[in-house]
Parts: sequence; structure tokens; C-alpha cells
Amino acid sequence: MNEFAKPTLDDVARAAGVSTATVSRCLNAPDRVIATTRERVMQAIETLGYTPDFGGRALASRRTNTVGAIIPTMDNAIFARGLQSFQEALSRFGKTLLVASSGYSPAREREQMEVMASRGVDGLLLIGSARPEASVEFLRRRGIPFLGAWNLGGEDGYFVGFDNRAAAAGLTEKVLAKGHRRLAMIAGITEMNDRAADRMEGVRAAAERAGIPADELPVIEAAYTFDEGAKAFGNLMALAPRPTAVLCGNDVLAVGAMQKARELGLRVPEDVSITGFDDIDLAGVVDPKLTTVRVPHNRMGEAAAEMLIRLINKEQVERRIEIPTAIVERGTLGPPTPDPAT
Amino acid sequence: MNEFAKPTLDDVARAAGVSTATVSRCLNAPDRVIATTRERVMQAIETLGYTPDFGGRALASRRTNTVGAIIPTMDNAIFARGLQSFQEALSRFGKTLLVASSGYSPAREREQMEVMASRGVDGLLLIGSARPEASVEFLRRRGIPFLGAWNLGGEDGYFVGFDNRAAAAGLTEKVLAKGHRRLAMIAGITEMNDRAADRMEGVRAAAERAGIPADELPVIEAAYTFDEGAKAFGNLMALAPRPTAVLCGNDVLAVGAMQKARELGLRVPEDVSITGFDDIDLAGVVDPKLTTVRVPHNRMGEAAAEMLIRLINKEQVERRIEIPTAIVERGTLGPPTPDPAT
DNA sequence: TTGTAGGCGTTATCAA
DNA sequence: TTGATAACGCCTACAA
Repeated sequence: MNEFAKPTLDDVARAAGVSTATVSRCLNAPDRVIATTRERVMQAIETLGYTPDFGGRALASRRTNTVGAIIPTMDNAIFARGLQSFQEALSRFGKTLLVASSGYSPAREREQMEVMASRGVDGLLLIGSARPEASVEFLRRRGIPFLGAWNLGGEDGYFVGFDNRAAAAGLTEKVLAKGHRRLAMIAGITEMNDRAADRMEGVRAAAERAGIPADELPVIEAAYTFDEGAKAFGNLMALAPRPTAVLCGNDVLAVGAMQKARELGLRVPEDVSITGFDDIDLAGVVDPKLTTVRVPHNRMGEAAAEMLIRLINKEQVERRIEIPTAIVERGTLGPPTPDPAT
Repeated sequence: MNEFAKPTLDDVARAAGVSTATVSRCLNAPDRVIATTRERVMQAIETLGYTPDFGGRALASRRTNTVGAIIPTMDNAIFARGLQSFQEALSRFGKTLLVASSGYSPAREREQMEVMASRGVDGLLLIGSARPEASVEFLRRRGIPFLGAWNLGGEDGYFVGFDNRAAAAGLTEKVLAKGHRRLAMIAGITEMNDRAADRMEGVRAAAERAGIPADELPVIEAAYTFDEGAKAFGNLMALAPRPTAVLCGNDVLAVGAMQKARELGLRVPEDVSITGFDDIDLAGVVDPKLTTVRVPHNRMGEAAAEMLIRLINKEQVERRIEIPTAIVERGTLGPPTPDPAT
């Protein structure tokens, strides 16, 4: 007998002088055990250092108390922040978080889904709604509850997020209200990324409503890095006529753009206005501070956790939970300078 | 009989006309099954859509192919980045990542250890080495391999990280070489945070070597936020004589300090030099750009994964893997302005 | 309120 | 090479 061997329910039961069933009940339904025996059992658990075995528990109860999350990457601050809150909330419900990343690839996401499924996750957090129908079908067939976060999705499915399109449109209207007519956009890569696509559409729609057709609104898609944002901005500034305001699909691109502007000797916002999206830490630190759209990523994570738990427990759930966003006006948006040519 | 019921080994065995043992072998040791029967079995697995049950497998094999990580918070970019690389590397080895956070609290870390242990993780990633001996003992008793990352630890245990003390000392020497004599430091909270403590010691040691005793080097500890950094900086600037260089325990504090400097009308680096640590994105974006210490967090995550896998497989492992750091000289460190009083 | 006992799906040890 | 069969640790009717 190894004194270090992992204690089992049996050991605890013996030590406390009860049956394994009672010990199990103490753990899973304490109120179904009388206080005095419960105390004795807890005491035994304590001294033996017992912790329930996951395999045994999963096997017998058909639940794992594990929730999975497949996100593009934790390297993106917005997902890191959301995931942190998601994990904390989950933890309060006694659930543990399994993390995988897709690197924005639907194929990789699907692989990870299978991993999650074989791990028996009770539920799954996904980002957005842009994925092959087959992936969705896979989860349905497996009976794994899941939801999309960071946007509001389409016809069916559960979502907790915000209306990227409307938020982007709102910001665009603000830009237009300042008097800008020559807009441009640096969008995130929209392929299989509904958040980026929605933001682009939002900008276009608002512009169109103001009488600016799509072909007068140059859009460049750029990967999520400062450098790509800078490069795109450089290209935009080479256009004639030069845009007076550049809307960016996220703060990282916007900051990249700002750096390029400085490099080009363009003052922000005097020579050109720049806006971002997300309101990550960066936004409040650059000079001038970035005008952007605030998204409460931590609230999103929390709400997602609560919704998913409900889904898992088969409780009543509304299909969408909308997280409010807000435009944060700071220093990078100003009125356009009158065209020197006119 | 529900056609959607999850198929079991038994179902496959029956369909293929073999025993469950053979099916199991097909999955775990294919070469111990003759090709023809193996084919038949695989066929059955395919058509039934069988995937092994995690609980059953964990219970019988005593292994989970799951690795845990307990980090302070993903909200800190350095951990988010490291964790992302850690997860990717793990994934290549067929392991899945379970994530928990401690919020820098040893008690909470311990709780999460127990969660991880009861989940049967094959190995565990921890941050640093500052924790109660009881926590370490717990893992030892459970026979769970673990390692500390982001520093190099003490007498025993496995580590992949860097020498925070030496790196901080190196940067301090650089500052001294510029001619500064009146240094000050804004350190991270050092309580139960060896990274912060080591950095503080490094600064102090280097200063002392240069003939500046500890009591002439004011140090304020501040939580990981811009505001706390700003507040601490304000207090430091109120000192007489005023420090000419402020070394910060991390980039977030440094950026907070920079913001306060601007608020106070102090130019950086003309009126006061400021340095950071970590080289997160922020550092390259503020104006002027921050002089700091670059830490390759992603390499750390990768190296940690490889080391942990080795530990799990009981392969030969060296006790410490050191990740090189580098001082990045940018714009916030300059020579001190001659004292107007002298 | 507590105990008995069967079963969850898989692996692993023996034999055959 | 394959097949019985006994664990693995826990949960949960059902009984007492």
C-alpha cells in the first residue's frame, strides 16, 4: 500500500465509516446528507487529500464539467480579454476551460471541434458565425451546445455579441458629420471573418446613405499588424484625391496608420483623420488618443459564459444577447482641412 | 435503439465481428493487429462514426493527454502571447490545454492546482517560482510533472525563463552609463511575484555597485495598470531631489509614467528618462518609443511546451532553459539634464 | 438518511 | 493474433 497513492471514494468511505454512496452525495448533493455525517466525511476527505477522479466521474455521470473555446488567437488582445472573463465566470460555475485556437482558419477550427467533441466538452464557445455549414452540422449531430460570440450571427444559432455593422456605420456617420466626404477604409481581412466583413459593410452603407457610392470609397484589407496597417495607409495616402479620413477595422490597424502618418509628415487629425475599432489599451496611449468604438470584451466573455451554462443546463435562453458598444471620441478625428486646391 | 446514440467500442466490435479488445488495439497499437481484421474494424469505426469516450479512456488508461496552465491572467499581454504559443506547440503533440487563472493569488493558484489534479492533467505549467511550499508538495505527492516559466527559479524544480534580475541590472547599468545618479523605480507588486521582485533586486544591485545605496533609490510598488504607474510617477516627481531616471518594472507602468510626465509638463527624456520591461506592443507605439527589455514570450511558451512534454514522457530534461533577452534602446532614455542648482 | 449493487466505456492482463 | 474478463473510480436507482 503506497501512502501516496491517490485516494479514492472507497478510501474516504472507509475512513469515514460510511458507504461510497454517501461520500458521493456529500460531494454532489450535500443537502441529502445529514450534517453530522457530512462533517465526518468532509473531515476524511480533508485528511486524505481526496479529489474526485475526472475519468470516473465523467464516465458515470456522462458530463465533464468542461467547456471548450476555439478562438482565432489569444495574441489578439480582445480575445485574450474576453477569454479571461469567460474563464473566470466558468470557474464560478465549477466548469473548467479547454482552449484551442484556429488561427482564423475554418479547417483548423473544424479539427479543433473534433478534438473538443472527443473530449466530451459540455459546451463550446466559438467566435462569430462565418464557418462551413458542415462544421455547424457536426456540432448539432453531436448534441454539443455552442454559441458564437463577438457578433450577432444570422438566421439561427445562439449569439452574444454586438452589431459590428451598426457600430461601424455609427462611427462613419460621426466622421461624415464632421464634414468629411473623401473617406477610405483599412479593413481587417474579411475572408471567413464576419466581424471584419460587417464592419466594412457598415462603413460602406453609411457612406452610401450620405451619397458616397462604394467606388468612391477605397478599401484595403490588411492583416492584424501595425505594419500592414501602416502599409495600407501609405497606399491610401498616395491616392488622388487623397482621403481626408481613414476608418480602420480595428485599433491595431489604426495605430499602424498613425505611425505611417507621422512618417509621411501628416498631422492627425489636421491633415488626416483616423479612427479605430475595439478600444484596446493602445487606443488611449497613442498621441493623439484614438477615436474608436468601445467594445466591452470582458462583459462579452461573462455573458457568453452565462449563456452557455444555460444552454448546457437546457434552461430557457434568448437567441441573442446584445452587448452595447459606444463611440469614444478622442483626438484623431477632426474636421477636414479645406482642400487647398479649391 | 436511437440511431444517434453515441456508438461504443462494443458496437464497433459487434459490427466488425471481433472483440472489444481487438478494436481497442486497432486504436492504440495498430501493429499488434493483423492487417485484414484491422481494415474491417476501421471500416466499422468509420461507418458508425465512432469516437472513443474520453471518460472511459481516462479511467482505464490513467492518462488524459491534457496539460494544464495556471497563469495570473490572460489580460496581461505577455502571458496571453506565451500561452498562445504554448497551446500551439501542445496541439502539435496531440495534447489539449486546460486553462485556469490565479489572479496573482497563491491561494487561488492552489485551488486551481487541485482542479487540475482532479482533472488528471498529465502536466502543469505554472508561472514563476513564488508559491507556498505546500503547493509544490501537493503536486509532488500527486506525481504531476510541472514547471515554472518566466523566471529561472531557485534550488530545485524545472524552469524555462530568463534571469529577470540580471536583465534588470543590465538595463540599470545602461541608465547609469548615461550619467544618471538619481534613479528611482516603479516596481510591480513584489508580494508573491518573483518576476517583479527579481527585477527590483536587479535594479538595486546594479545601483549599489555604482555606489548608490538602496536608501537613495526610492522604489514604489504599483499594480499592473496605467493609472497606478502614473500615480507612482507623480509621487516620485514630487521628491527632492527629483530623480532624473525612473526604471519601471514593466511596460504598462512605464507608459503610465509617460502619460503622467506629459501631464506634469515634463519632457521625456530631456527632463526625465523612463524605461520599461517586456517590450509589449505598447512600447513601440508611445511617443517617444520606450526603451525596454525585450522578452521573447512566444519562444518561452514553445520551449515550455517542449520541456513539459519531455517531463511527461520521463525523458532526459535539463533543469533550466534560459531564454535570452535583449535591451532595446529607443527614445525614452537619454542623458540627464545638468542640475540647474549646480 | 443511508447502504447495496449495477453499470458507465475503455484498457490491460492472461490465456487460448 | 485474438478473446475473455477483471479492473479503473464514480454515480444513481432502488432498497432498507
